[in-house]
Amino acid sequence: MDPILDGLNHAQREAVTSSGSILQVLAPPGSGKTKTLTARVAYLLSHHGYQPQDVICCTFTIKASREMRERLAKLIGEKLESRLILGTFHSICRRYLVKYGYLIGLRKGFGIADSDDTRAIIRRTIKRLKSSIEVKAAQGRISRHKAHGLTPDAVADRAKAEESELVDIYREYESSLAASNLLDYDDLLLRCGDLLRDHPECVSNVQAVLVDEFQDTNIIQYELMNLFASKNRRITIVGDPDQSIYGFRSAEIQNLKRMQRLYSNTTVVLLEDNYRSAGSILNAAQEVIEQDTSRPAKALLATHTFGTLPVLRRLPNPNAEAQWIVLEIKRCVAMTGGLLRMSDFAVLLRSASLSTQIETAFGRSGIPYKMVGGRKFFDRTEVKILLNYMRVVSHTGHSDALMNIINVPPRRIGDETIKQLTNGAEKAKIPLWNFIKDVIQGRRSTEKKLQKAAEQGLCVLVNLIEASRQKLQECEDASAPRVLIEFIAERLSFQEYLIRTYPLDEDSRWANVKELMHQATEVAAFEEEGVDKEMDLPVIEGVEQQQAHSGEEALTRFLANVALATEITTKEEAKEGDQPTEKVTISTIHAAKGLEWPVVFVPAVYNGSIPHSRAEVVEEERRLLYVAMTRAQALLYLSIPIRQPRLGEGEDGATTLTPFLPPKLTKSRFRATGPSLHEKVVYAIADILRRPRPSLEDIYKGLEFLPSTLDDRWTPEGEEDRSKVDDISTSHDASGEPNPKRRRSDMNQGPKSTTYFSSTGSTIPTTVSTGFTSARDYIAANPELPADADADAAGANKLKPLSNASRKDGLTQASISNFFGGPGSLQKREPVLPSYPQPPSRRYEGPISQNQRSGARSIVPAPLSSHRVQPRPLVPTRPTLEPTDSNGYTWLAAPSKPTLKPARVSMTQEQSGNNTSVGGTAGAEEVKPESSTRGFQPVSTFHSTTISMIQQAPRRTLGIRRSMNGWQDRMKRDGG
DNA sequence: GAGGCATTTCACCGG
DNA sequence: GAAATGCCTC
Repeated sequence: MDPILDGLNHAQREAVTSSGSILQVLAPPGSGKTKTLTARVAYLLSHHGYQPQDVICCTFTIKASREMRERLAKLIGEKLESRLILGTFHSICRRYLVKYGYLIGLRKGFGIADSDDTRAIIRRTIKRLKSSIEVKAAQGRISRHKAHGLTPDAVADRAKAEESELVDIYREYESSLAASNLLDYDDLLLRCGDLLRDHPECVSNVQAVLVDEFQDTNIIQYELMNLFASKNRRITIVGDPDQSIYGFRSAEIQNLKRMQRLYSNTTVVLLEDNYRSAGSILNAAQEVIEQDTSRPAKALLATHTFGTLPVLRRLPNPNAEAQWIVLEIKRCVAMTGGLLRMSDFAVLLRSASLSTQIETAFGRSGIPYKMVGGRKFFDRTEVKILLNYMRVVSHTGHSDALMNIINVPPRRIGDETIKQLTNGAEKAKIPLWNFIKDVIQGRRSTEKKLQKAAEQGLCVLVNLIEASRQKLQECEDASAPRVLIEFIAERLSFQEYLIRTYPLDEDSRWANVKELMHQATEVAAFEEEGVDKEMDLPVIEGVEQQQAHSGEEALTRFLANVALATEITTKEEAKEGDQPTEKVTISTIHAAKGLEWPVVFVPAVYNGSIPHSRAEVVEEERRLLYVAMTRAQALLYLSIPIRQPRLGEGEDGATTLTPFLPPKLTKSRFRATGPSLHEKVVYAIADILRRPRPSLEDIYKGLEFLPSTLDDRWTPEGEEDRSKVDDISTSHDASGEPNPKRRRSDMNQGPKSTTYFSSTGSTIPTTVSTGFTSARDYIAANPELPADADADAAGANKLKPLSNASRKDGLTQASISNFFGGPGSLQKREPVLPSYPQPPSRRYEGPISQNQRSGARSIVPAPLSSHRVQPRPLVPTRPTLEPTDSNGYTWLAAPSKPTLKPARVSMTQEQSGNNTSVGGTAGAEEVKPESSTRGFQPVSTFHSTTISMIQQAPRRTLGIRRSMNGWQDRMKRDGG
């Protein structure tokens, strides 16, 4: 059979092979949309005989186009693939404008104004016009007008007086762009539309047009699609109106209908099978989206098993929410026996700003993560500086870029000087750059004489730029971008500048610069490979293309790609030493579109966050939630802090659940706490992910680090027993967070055990560092590692064994196995594991879990609070290995006995938490576990050590939080 | 004293 | 990270 159709289901094949010339493929999440579109491209080439250069394929992001290229290279070979006209609308338009822009009077060498430039220009005009409109608002409105093809005059005609202010700004903005020969994002599309309308011959070769993510196109893009296809009218679009989340960028869902109206011969194919998510997740997501009654009903059929119900978790506050995510990730990793790794988790946020608490919690507990959709690589200051230099070199008319670097690094050119220069340039009606040059070369002068120092600084700048331009002229190939970056960085002594300016993270900043160079190099390599200039447009007879100096062209192309980059090119990977990136992803929901993860967390599902308080269209917010939920393959967690100090609605910051999750839905489709991860659940996860089921042995191995096998640190209602400590919530931030959990007051009140990372400890790094990461990974991969300092740092939740006197430091591997009876005992234990029927009571056993939160905060009983104790290893008390239970469970850890004296125990904790110096003796440890089972919950079973149990006992009796906090604070201050 | 530099403060959808 | 304020140099 045709290899192109391999692995496609019936509906997908129908779409791929459809003979309809106008085809709409409606593809819900996880239905194989990209696969289908890719196959369609391949099919058109091979079965219809189209030449690749006659096929235009538009994607929404650069990443999507890259992925598509990769897939196509496999299907049809790189040779054909490289000749396709494939890219984002913006990049395709840019290509056409570079080649044919002269036909509509576009000046050669135009630059692209990115949104920072745009904002800067608008800010300036607003200031000049003394308008009261907010910069961002003006930017958005202007862009919206442009996206609808409305010129300032058109807006003026139809708008009332109150718009006149905006119209003025809009006008000025447009002339500023024109003066600098810049096009903003909207212009790229608009001008290309103008071009193709006036000169359709430019696309007369086009046989077929394909558009991905069609629901995100705006009117102009829709028109462009039609213009591209004007000759032969063969269009395939793929999209899903339910995933339209770019209305704020003027995306128009109605384009689907509009297209059907325009082309009466439109064929519509529905893909309904979902290959991504568990049935339970789809059901929940489906119910969310179906609340929108205006939307045409569409099926979403699960191909996977039902799986376990998604979770809707209530937590006391955002901090606890972040800690809970940490705990759940650890629990999932531990209880699935290697099935899930860090890279299988994603935290999807409505707003990037919600990430801070989560990042802090991750950092503190050693969970490696990468941020996506936050600050983009190209937006980092140090990168931006170099890019702006290059933009000036490439296009001296780029006054905004010039303004950004005119005094960076500082060269004594201050506000006053800049004012003189910009005013002068404006009066002379010449670009800022030319004016500056004239001034320092004595051909012109400013109204007020410039300071000597400033003048000298300008000289230096002009010389640098001129030298760079010279360099560029000499460089006639694709290496130009890299050559320039190196040249400029060198001449600026950029590294020294970074060291001076950012002493704290100079190395990571310099690493970003290296990464930028690396990317420039890659672009060069990429372009040289396809000697044929894959990016070039096909030559059309009778229409002349403009040619440019190839070094310049390489540079402008590089800069354009940067400007148009919508996604984050992952950074930091450049650093060596980074291990295979096993990281949790933190992303905005918007940036997560099209992606999937085995486990997805969606925090902050409260009113005001989703729907966002400033959202204009509620339906879009609902779709956003739908998109987030449908990213999950096997496990989906939604959560809400019941209080959110600043943003909550109530006076005490109480939040209300998003209206998209009405009670009826949450009751039937969600559970209130994380699922118990017994083997059936684990196997279902494995099956959904199409991964091998882990062995019980593997599952078992992970448990040893686990504080609790259940999501039970907070009550399902999201409460923590705060009665005794009211400052808990505020105490965690900087220090460690862990507030001691005092959850059920009857139980664990004591210190947690802790230890591990350190917030305070001097020996352990406090900040997130690769050390953490690596240790953590190591542990994750090697649960049996000795618990040494690294392990602690990594946040493993293991208790340190209290020591017998001989062992000072933690368990060794041997000791762990001994502890559990050695490897040989494994078999015996197996049955024990995740056992199901859940043990009757599951209380949070606390101590260990505390660790995660913070080691630092150990609680010391008041009497001891004045002195610090050195950490001692806990001596593992002997656990009972034999199954003690009638149901066949073996408790790995003995339940704690009340025997212990609280004071001692807590001392232990403290020690471990603080790493301070005195040696204590481990005395308490003598407790005997055997008696353990009674009275304790099975949960504890999974605790790795008996110790935890021991500690438990004390907790109950401790009620001194306040003093402890005081102590902690002091610790923080002194030692931090 | 003007202008430049350093420090502090506030706020922040989304691409 | 940008605006606002205060300190230092020419």
